[in-house]
Order: sequence, then structure tokens, then C-alpha cells
Amino acid sequence: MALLMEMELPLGTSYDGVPSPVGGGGGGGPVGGTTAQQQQQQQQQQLFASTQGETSLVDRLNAYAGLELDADYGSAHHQATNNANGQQQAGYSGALAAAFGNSSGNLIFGTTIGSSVDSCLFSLGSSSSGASVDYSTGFSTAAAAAAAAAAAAAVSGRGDLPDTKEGFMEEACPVCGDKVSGYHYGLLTCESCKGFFKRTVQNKKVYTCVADRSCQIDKTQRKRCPYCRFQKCLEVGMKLEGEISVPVVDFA
DNA sequence: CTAGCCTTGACG
DNA sequence: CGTCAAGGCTAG
Ligand SMILES: [Zn+2]
Ligand SMILES: [Zn+2]
Repeated sequence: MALLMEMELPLGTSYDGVPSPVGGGGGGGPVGGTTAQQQQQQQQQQLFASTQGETSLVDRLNAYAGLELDADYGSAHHQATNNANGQQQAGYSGALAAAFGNSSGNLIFGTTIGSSVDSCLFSLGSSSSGASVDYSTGFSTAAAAAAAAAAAAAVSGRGDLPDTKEGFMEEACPVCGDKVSGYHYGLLTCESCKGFFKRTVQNKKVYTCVADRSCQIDKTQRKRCPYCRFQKCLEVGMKLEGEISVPVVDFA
């Protein structure tokens, strides 16, 4: 697919206000300084809060990553499969987003690790079967593993979904499983999740989960808990146009 | 609030 | 033009 190669994404999205307009891919007007990042942080803070059993920051990060792994590895994988149809980098950045909070290196709870994501290098083998990962920072094995797993799946273009023929498993919203209607906020999602994401970001909505922040989101239950739905939107990598950035990665 | 449909604009 | 995605609209 040549289409996925021509995505020119603005590196170094400004983190202090004006989202840099992206050239590629049509699109409406610029988003008026909406802060999905803050919302993302809010919700991920809550997730992170459940790791308070750990003492050190690193331990908590690892615990957090562990939670992300357990709760979301499936969807990340799933998404990577969908991306085989077009945009492989989405799953990649999604995993990175889950692991790092955002691709500019700021962690979800407001701390900064190192300087930026580029302190974490991924060396992916050219073969689709195996991918070697080299994380030199050693900050979070679990987080790196999560990112690497999704990255590997994205690169290899294989997930656990059986492809029909030419690897065209159409329609499967990574959030709720409904039929996808196109690319929305960075990846293939259904119309309803697109609208949902739009509403919550535009109106700066903040939901709260009445359960354990781990509600299952599917087509029939997605209405049940908007918190967990939005959480899954974020985990899966949905983001505003201005926030779309490519993590510093070199495929060797 | 939800979600399907519509309009808008930027591409090529 | 046609396509695509963001955002608007609105019945239910
Ligand atoms: Zn959906
Ligand atoms: Zn919930």
C-alpha cells in the first residue's frame, strides 16, 4: 500500500497550546485548542492510581504498563491487524501512547522520563516472523514489551484475526467492534465511536466509571460506561489531528 | 447522550 | 470533479 507511506505527520507537536496543522489528509478546520491530552491524562491518571501499591515511580510505571497489557493487549493487537489494511503506524503509536502517555515523552501522570521517546529505540527485524526489541532505557520492561508487541504485530501485519483472502478483514472497530466507517482521529473506527470521541473531546467531558474502570466495551454495551469507552478510545490510539505524531522509530 | 446522516474543506 | 475525514445536525 502506497497510501500509508504518504502520511506526512508533524513531528514535535507543540505541547503548550496550538496544535500544529497537519498537511496530509483532508480535514475540516483546525481544532480550537482542545485538550484531549488533558483528558487522556485525567483518565490514565485514574488507571495509574490503581498502581499505588508500588512505591517507586518506576515500579508504578511498570505496574501501570502491566495493567495496560492485561486490559488492552487484545485490542492493541486487534487494531494492529486492522492496520494491516492501511495504516500500520497507528497501532504503533497507539501502543506507544499507552506506554508513554503520549509520543512527546510526557508521562501520563505529568512526569517526564528522560527527554523524549527517542531514548527508547526499537530495532525491528525485517522478517515478519520475528522482531527484536532493544530498549536501552530500561525504564519499563512491560511498557516496552507492550509497545513492541503491537509494533511487531503492526509491522508483520498479522494479528490473531484470520484474514479472508488478501488480508482484508474489513470493519471491526477496535473500540466496540462495530463496522468501521473510515479513518477517524487516527485510525479506523465506527461512526458511533467517532462521534463519541468527538463529543467528549469537544465538550471536554469527564466521565467516571461506577465499576472498576475495566468495563467491557462492545457494540451493545458501549453506552453503558462512557468512561471505559473513552479510555479504550485513548488506549487504542484515537487522537486529535494536531496530536498525531510519529514516534521516533527506525526500521532496520 | 447516542449515532446515523449531512455539510464542509482540503486535497489530488 | 471524487475522495476522505472533521465537524454539524438532529430524531430518538
Ligand atoms: Zn466503535
Ligand atoms: Zn467502566
